[in-house]
Amino acid sequence: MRHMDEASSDQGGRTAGLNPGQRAAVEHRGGPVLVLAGAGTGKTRVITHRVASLLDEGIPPWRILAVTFTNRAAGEMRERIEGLCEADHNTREIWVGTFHSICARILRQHGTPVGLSNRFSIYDSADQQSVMRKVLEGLNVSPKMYTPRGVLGILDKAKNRGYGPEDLEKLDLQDPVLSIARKAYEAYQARLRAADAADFGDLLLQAVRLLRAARKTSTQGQLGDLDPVARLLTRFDHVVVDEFQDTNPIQAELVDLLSSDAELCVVGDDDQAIYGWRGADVDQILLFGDRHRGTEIVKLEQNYRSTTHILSCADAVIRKNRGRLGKTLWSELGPGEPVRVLMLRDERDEARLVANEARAAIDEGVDPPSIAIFYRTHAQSRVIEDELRRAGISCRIVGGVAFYERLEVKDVLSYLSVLLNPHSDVHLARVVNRPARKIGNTTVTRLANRATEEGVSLWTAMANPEAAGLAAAAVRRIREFVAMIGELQAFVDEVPLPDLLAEVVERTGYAAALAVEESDESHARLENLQELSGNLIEFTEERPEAKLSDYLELVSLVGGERSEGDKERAVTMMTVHSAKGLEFERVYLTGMEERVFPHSRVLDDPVQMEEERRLAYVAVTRAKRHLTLTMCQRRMLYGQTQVGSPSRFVLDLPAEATDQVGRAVTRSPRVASPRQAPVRKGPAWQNDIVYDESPDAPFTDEELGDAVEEGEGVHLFIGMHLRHKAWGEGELVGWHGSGRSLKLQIKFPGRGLKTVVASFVQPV
DNA sequence: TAGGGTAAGTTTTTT
DNA sequence: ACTTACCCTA
Repeated sequence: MRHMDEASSDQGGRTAGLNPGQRAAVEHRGGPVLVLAGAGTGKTRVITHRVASLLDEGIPPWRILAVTFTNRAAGEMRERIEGLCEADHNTREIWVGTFHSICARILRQHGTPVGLSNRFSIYDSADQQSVMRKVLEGLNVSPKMYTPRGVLGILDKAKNRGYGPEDLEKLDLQDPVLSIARKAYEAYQARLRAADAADFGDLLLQAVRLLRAARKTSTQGQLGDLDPVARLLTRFDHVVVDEFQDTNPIQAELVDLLSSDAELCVVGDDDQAIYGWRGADVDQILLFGDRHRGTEIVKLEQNYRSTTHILSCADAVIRKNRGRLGKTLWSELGPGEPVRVLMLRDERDEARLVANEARAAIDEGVDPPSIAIFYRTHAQSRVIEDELRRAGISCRIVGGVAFYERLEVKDVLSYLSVLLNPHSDVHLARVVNRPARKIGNTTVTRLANRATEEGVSLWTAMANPEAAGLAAAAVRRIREFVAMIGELQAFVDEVPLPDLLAEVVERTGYAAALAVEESDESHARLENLQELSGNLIEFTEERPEAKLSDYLELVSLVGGERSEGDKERAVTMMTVHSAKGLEFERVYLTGMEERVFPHSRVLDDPVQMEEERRLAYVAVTRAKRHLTLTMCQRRMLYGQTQVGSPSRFVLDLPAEATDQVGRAVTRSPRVASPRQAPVRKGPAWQNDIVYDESPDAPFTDEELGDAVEEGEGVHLFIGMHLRHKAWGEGELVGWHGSGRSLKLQIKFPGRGLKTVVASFVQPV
């Protein structure tokens, strides 16, 4: 394929090897195009070829904008464009990015009118919550009725539609909530402004505000050409938007503004709309033609990715939705092997099955990165990760409890944020007493109150600690802290980033505090900081010119990805949402049970259920040749074992395209629990399924042997007697965790069952 | 003030 | 199950 592309580019054409629909989408000029592209029909190919051919026609690269939803997709698009025509054009000047990264870029340069400096901080949802918590405390409302999460949900909804506090009544809210939400919205924004910070919603909303204002003045003929923001309105000749079905109203407005003077090409698939909960509206795609006169619509239905068995499964799932535009995918790749459906005993066995199969495939020479494991929610990933490790397989986990979310990593990154923008209260408050330097709650609260009174940031208040009425000792400590930050700030943009990190870890005493602790946990934390350092070195090598602000932006917008083992030889684990837009030779779709996928929260909402079905469709259509669906008879969920029944999506699959196998899997060694939960029989799934229902006999001695753990030189075993300072002597009935976080369940006569940290008891 | 223990809430999905 | 939030004590 690549060869063909190169050959055609020599001839100046970009359409050789494209089918007629793809060619139409690539070549259409003179008006808006809407490309309805089914899964695997060559969407990215169309976009990249279109961009390449625009460049060939002499459009300057900086007059082209390509927008995607995820950074992963943006990276891939840039790479493929470069692959097509790096030799001929300066592809680096093309604007390629996610909605959020493009807005961040605009705001860094032009954000002053909306109160953002070029070094503003981006707040993630934890940051948002801590700001909102303070706002709600200030408003004196019932913390039960108005949780930070809940109110932020309202704000998010508003921002997704482009509403400020004054527009809040356009959401249908009843009055006590409406007026409180409005007050909270205003106070929240005031705090963000004082902190020189923007949350995800603000990135879009504030950028759109700037552009709205610029358009107003430029249509009034004032200063139009002088205003750099107004120039953005007419900067682009061509705008391309990927995954248009997942656009929310504010994003659509942004697209309209930036394409005021441009030809617009949007690509999407209504069957893959999976972000309704984020304010995306499938109708955007249906309305596109109305909003943009003379829209040419191109449908792409030939799938180049999957075998027909996989496609017929996908079709069987999506066919049950109503209100589709309606496409039927076809493929010339032949039937391939049937889609496998496996019923396992529990999530442990499910994970083990996947790990074992992956192991076998890799041993046969399959390239690990061509294998992917999907799940509906992150919570399902842990067991699979464990089993992969046990099988000696490296894995890459996209998203989830990200690396950057870890306590020590967040601390150090907060230090870095503070160096760049000390007014960011959330970050400053996080690190002021970390490691412990005797600046406690009382001190910080006094300073924070002072700051709120004055309407300034915490940092500003720290410049004058006496004014907050602090004791002499506290004043001195604050002064020392401020001075230390000042010293560190001098390094910013003066020394290489990895060195800056090293200075921070040293001078703040962070490393020393961890080193002194000498526990398993502190060692792990130090290791994580090492990993962060490695991460930063890698980043610096890739982008030598990058500054601290670039790194922090990457961290906050790209989010985490955790790797275990060799990155190059790793299988990928991710949620189905993250899998959108990707494809893999071999896919395992796990947890195909009712209440898991579809998720329990959507069971009684037909609209959300349709979205869930689209999500299943997305999952199935990621696979090129091998697709395996797994489900469990029972699963530990929310701390309790639940009996699972097969997902309705599994039951929809056509028998002729699937191979449904019941499968017995040996019991994995596990820690004995005092009482086995009574196991009910899994529901007979389909009549022709036979699975080995090994009776849940009590654990044998051998199995119990596995359940004995070393703890600090002591052999723990069920039934042993232990002494606790306060509770006296008791009998060990179980435990969980290990090392420092080893918790023991002990039955104390007359006191009942207690869970205690292992270091608090002694063997008798 | 810090550290530990207990109670309570929490989980859908992402930028 | 697991994490965070608050309360209590040293």
